[in-house]
Amino acid sequence: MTQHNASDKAPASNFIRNIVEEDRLNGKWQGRVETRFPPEPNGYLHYGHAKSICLNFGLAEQYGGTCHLRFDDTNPEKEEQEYVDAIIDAVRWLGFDWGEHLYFASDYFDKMAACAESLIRAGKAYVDSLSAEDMRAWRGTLTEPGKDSPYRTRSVEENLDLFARMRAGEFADGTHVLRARIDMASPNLNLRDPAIYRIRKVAHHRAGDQWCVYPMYTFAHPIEDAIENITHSICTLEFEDQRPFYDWLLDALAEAGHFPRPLPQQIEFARLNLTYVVLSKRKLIQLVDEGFVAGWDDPRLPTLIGARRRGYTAEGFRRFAERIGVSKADSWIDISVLEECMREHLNEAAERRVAVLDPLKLILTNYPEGQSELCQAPNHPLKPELGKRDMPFGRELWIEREDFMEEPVKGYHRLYPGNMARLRYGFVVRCTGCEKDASGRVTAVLAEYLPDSKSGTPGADNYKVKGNLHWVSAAHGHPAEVRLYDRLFAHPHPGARREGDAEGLERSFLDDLNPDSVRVIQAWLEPSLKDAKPEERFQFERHGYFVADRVDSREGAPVFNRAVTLKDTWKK
RNA sequence: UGGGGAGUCGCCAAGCUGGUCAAGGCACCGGAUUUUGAUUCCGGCAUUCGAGGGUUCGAAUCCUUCCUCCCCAGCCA
Repeated sequence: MTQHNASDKAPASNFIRNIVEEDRLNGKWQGRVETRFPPEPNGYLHYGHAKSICLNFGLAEQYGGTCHLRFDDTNPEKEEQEYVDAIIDAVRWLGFDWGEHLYFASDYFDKMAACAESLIRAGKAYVDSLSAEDMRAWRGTLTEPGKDSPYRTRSVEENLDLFARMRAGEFADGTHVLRARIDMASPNLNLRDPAIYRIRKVAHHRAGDQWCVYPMYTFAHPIEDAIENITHSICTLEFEDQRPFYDWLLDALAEAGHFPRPLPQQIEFARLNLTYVVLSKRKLIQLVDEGFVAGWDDPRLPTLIGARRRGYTAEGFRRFAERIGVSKADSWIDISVLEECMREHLNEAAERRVAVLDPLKLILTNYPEGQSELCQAPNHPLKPELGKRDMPFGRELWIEREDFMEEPVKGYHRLYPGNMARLRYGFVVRCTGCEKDASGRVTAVLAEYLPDSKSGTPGADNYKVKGNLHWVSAAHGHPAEVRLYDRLFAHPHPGARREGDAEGLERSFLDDLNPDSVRVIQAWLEPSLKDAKPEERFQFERHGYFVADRVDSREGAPVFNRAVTLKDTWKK
């Protein structure tokens, strides 16, 4: 165990781990731990899913169990193969493996229908012929009980016949629905005879035209868990009210001999809330469809595919999940926690390189024209075994515009007339002045280099300087496009009411879009960066972590995306 | 106003079968190292656990009243 790697530490306790450990202690399920990540293939995975994925796969990993990747594809109107593929890629990218446990709810449709019939036979389900509108009216309200549907007393035979004909396609969409028969007066609305099968004459992305009826999530999910022998079925808090039905259903089915006990157990945790982003499917779709971002993989979007393109790492997400913990309290995690996790991992994983993002010419007036030499720079200060690379040095260099001030502010120790600073891995230079254009803008900085100060030579330490600047040789640098990404929203709670807002004022999350969420610039890269491969990540020294874009980079012409900046405690 | 959840340091979050129990992480503030104003290192950081009352020798942990926030009335998941 090292102190530097959060992922190496013993996992902290949380209420779910406690439940699992107690179950193992008591020998429930013979100590087996089997979880599942059950996305609906109707959209792209986002940061919130990462928490759930890490939780479910992490639990299985920790306790020697397995975690299934299961597609909850019970609504053919919204689901597509495209999403299935994208989700598989995303979970795999996060570093998890489900072995042969890739499942689809749609593969269980026969079994589900059999369960439904069994419920009908037991008098625990009936076909209702109320319209959707009437059903709503008869359901009652939060404070008033509902009323029994006039169809609630149909005989088992009639129900069986009707359900068979629903399956056979004899009825139009919406004309009948199969409901569980529980209690129309229950204070828990989910127990007021919930619908479990509806007629939808729509082709399914996997099952094709085989079915005219499709099971509802509430009915399908417990059965999926039971079929797969899931032990701990972990979901988010909004399903808490559903748990009594989950248990009712599985108990009824176990009674009828469909499943052995002990049955799977549903456990709910608080979903992830993150500042400065939106995670609702509806809002993400709007951002994409209305062109506020360039697509589902836009690096500014909180999708996993976007994070990947941005240069975030799977390890960073895993550290994040461990760091924020799991509980049932609604909480808001500041986006900076995620960013810090990425920094931490990237600091360990990324090799260092040099890039000048806002170039200003530096001319070393005493360095011979046409001459050049090589300087050596370590690829990773924490990992000497990664070796060094050469960087050509010359009379004219690119430095950052902010590394020169004609009239320095207090505490500034970079370049200003009369001051000395080190060109990192190169020489110490003394600033002698600058050149300006007619408007007064600085066009070049002038300096003299100290020939005996070269890094790595015996004289290098003779000069004590505080400033340490990065640079790229003007004669050798490689020009490239670099995208500087920032937060998509400028407000921690996009669209939320602000203090002082007028009574009826409605805000939209779109109003809080950060106008500077991306800046595309032309930068000068050190020569070795020219050959960067797509998805290769680097720290551009003194700037942050960057990745060669996996979509737009070309052989010999990488395009870089900024994942996250370095911390900057220098306050101007 | 029915039901189900939740309230512990700026942000997360252990602890909740009562007795070094106010862990840990992040942030923050010092200080040390440093050819990234980065990293790393060392130190500091809740007499208090939403509020009040009670039980007890002793309560964040038990009882009680109250307050605040979240979820539920899809033939969505």
